[in-house]
Amino acid sequence: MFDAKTPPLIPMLQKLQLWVSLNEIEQEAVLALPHAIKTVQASTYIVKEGDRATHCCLLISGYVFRSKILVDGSRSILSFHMQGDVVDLQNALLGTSDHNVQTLTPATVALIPREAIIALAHKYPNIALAMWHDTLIDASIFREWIANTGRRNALARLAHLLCEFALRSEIAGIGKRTAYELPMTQEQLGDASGLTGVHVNRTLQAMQAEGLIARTKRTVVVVDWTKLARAADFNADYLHLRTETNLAA
Amino acid sequence: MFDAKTPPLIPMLQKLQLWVSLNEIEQEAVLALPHAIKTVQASTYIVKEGDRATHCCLLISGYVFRSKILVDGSRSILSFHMQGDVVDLQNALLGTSDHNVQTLTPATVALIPREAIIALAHKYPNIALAMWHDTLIDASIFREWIANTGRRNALARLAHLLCEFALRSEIAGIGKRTAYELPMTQEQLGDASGLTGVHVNRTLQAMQAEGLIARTKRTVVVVDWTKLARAADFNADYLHLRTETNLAA
DNA sequence: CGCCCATTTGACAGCTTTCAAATCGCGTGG
DNA sequence: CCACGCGATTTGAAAGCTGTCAAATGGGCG
Repeated sequence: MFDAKTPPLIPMLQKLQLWVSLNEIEQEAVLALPHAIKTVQASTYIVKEGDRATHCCLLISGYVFRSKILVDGSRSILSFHMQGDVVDLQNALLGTSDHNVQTLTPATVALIPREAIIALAHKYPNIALAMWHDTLIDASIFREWIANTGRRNALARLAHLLCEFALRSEIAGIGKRTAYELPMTQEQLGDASGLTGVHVNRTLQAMQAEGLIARTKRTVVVVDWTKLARAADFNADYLHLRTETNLAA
Repeated sequence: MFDAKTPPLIPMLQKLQLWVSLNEIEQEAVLALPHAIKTVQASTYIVKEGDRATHCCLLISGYVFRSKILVDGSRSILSFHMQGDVVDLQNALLGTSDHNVQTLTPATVALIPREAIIALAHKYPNIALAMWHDTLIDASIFREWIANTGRRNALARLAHLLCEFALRSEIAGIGKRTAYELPMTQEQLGDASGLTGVHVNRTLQAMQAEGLIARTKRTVVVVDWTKLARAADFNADYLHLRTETNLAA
């Protein structure tokens, strides 16, 4: 649809059009957003808690996560992101970042100045709505995570995390829900589920013993999706996927 | 500024103007939103998970909370809301509600049709930004809650909840940070912090014994704010209050 | 081949949960 | 004005899930 050297912001445009259809002028406006492409290695910070918000970050390839560090030094992982996700779109409006954004793997990102996002939203209501929509789904996932860590046991928590990552990987086009890459360490899985790395290890083994999943390195194979989803109390509604996608558990 | 019988949506307007200043036309547009005032008793559902999203809810008086019920029957409380909060603004864009909204106390709400919100956002970019901003802060609070239940012990979790409620009550003008009404039961506090009601009870007593708080019925007196905030690892930044408010812990 | 980080494993401690039962608070009815 | 009833708060004792602390094993990379 767009010529030449495939503009880097295409993934962002695709993402936004999942929620709101944009006309040609709007599409071009999105692609014309000023941005800086950056390639960074694993474990590097893209944004730090307390930073003045200056830009949003479109993840072009690789994985990143958002986190908070507590006074006792423990870490809480708030979300994982993959190819095509617009991370920290909130930075466009909130003045200060309330959490870190860090790469999980080597990654390529496009950094978009906050002012450009605001100006775009101002000029094109449809685009504003689409971006707003995107952040609302973000929030929905946060809500599910609150319930996940607050009220589920270790096995269900991890199973839920695996189900979510499975579906999102499939949608992002980097895996199937029954076989995908899980790029984080067990300690990071623990930080994301309110568990310790040690217990994540034992629980993953239990899931394997129960025939829910199989693992090789950082690849997960879901042996029985229905069983896994049931163990996780997983219901994909909170991801607010379009109904056509039909990804119900 | 506006004449006569004080329009019911004034609290919403004030809320939005915390984030973005609106001109007179925009202000009037907000106040002119169609809405239905409803008074409901305690414990009644305003929105149920799975409901088709039809309206947003401005809380005029009373307290409400958002929750999810898991398959095993346990409940997770996702947020508490008080006077002036616009609850479930997300319903304007997301098609289906992914959680319940329920009153904690008798309450008066103004229900605003989703289409009206969208139309307003379409017509007035500034208002759209303000509403977007509001939901972003919502999301920021969710993130803090993930860290809270995921990585803090019982005492810190509750202390954190108390600090947040204290500040928000103060801002809403219904209490002081050192003395305010905490309208929920201990079981509900547990559902909001990933604990059981029984343990909430013991922990609250411990906080009292340590001279952090004092309680009479549902009223909390913060004996030593600094100590409480420290015990909670509380940093108000995530509430994204305007700096003038100067509410740092 | 050696180093370093991630994964495993074991034993034990500990924070929270469970399950009851006892109290308390308070609005209702006699 | 006092008794009754029901939900919320307290309290106890015991079980259990998850955390802690080390140490061993494994795998990838220079």
